[in-house]
Amino acid sequence: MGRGRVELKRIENKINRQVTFSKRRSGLLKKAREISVLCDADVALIVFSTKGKLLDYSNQPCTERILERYERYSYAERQLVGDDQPPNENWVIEHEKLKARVEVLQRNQRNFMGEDLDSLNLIGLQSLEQQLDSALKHIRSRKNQAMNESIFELQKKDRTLREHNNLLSKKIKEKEKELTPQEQEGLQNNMDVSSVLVTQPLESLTIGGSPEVKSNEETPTSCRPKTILPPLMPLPTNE
Amino acid sequence: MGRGRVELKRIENKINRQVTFSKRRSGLLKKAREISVLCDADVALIVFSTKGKLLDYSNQPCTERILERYERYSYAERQLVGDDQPPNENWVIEHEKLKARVEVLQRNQRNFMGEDLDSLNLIGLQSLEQQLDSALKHIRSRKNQAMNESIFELQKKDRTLREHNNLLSKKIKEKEKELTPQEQEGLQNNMDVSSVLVTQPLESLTIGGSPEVKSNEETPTSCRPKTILPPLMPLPTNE
DNA sequence: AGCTATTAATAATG
DNA sequence: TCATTATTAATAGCT
Repeated sequence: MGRGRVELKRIENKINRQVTFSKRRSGLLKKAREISVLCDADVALIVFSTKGKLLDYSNQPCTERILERYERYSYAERQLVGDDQPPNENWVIEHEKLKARVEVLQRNQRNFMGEDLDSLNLIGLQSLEQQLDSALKHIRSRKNQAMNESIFELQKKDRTLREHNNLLSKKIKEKEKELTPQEQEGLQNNMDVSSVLVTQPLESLTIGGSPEVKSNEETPTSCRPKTILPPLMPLPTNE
Repeated sequence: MGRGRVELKRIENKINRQVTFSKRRSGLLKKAREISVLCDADVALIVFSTKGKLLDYSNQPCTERILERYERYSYAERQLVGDDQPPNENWVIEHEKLKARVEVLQRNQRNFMGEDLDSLNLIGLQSLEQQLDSALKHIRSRKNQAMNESIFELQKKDRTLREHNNLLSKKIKEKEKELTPQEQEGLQNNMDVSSVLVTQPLESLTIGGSPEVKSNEETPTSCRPKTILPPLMPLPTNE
């Protein structure tokens, strides 16, 4: 996929080799990222250039976590090699693999919550910072979208209610003409009440007029996580 | 490179995801092989699918040596895991519990990375935002601390080198007085070179001078605390 | 699995 | 190193 085909053999020209290495390395990295995102897979990639320079990538905060999981995995596999195990022995191995995975996920989660940061070095910290920063952008964007949707829905509901209200008012006025003065007084009171109930929510629906929404968006949190929900619990989901 | 563009987002359809994973995995593997052959590089690639299946590739013993090192590291831990077998009728149940746990942790992790946000309602989004915001503060604070430590160390080293440099300069000047003009020229050149070598690192030490660490291309990631240079350093190669 | 219409990667070049 | 472009390679959507 360039001008002319390329043979699968070491590029002898040193400059060319270096250039190709650089290009293909970034290509490989991109592919690794893509498969990890698209297919929800954990990937670790380690590349040493001829000169010994190192590039590594992992979708996890920490490449070594994946390596560790790899170690556990291959250890478990090795148990199988040699004597063929009865089916239920596989369960033990599968169980070990799962446990390794849980541990990795747990430590990641702690890091994602800003805990246990001493286990990361500078590079790890920077990588984590970038991931969270980008995540936060997505989340805020999604949150704003959700809020706008909800506001729109409420406004629609409000409009419907007001129309209904108007309809009822008209009917009442029509009735008024047929009533005695005593009866009119009683009905007038009822109308006042219903009118208040329906119109009151309207004021808080104006976009940008509500101080609550605005303050939530612009002032994220104080230093303490003032959590609405218990931090370690699964986040609330849509049904 | 297929019919229609594809966006970088987890493929929700399970079957599609599996198929894409399989295809891209082999593609990635091929690319890894190619760069290792064409550019004479050492490559290790580890891929876990969502289901926990493992694919790994490595072209050189050098890389495997690194992984072996990790194996030794977690050897003790694994031994402990090996022989604790409680009343083992509960295995199936325990296994299911673990699987459920993995699923929860995985979904959390995706959310922490800003993915799969449609599964959260407004309250969940707000809670997540607050958690990440607070986590990011901790991480940045820790990162800055780590950076300052590293800068301090480098400055100290720099100071030592400069002192040494001065000492050498003095010695050279003393020698100069005893030398003929021809010999002086040669020494003057040497001094220039050493001076450059020692002062150059200083420029990159200025605090706050570079706004972004732009690319990880040349910088490895690892978990070791307080290590600026990674434990995954290339072993001496045979060249 | 296997097949194409497409997009993506990249070798050569400036 | 960076940008452009002519080609080949990878692969998404089908069957």
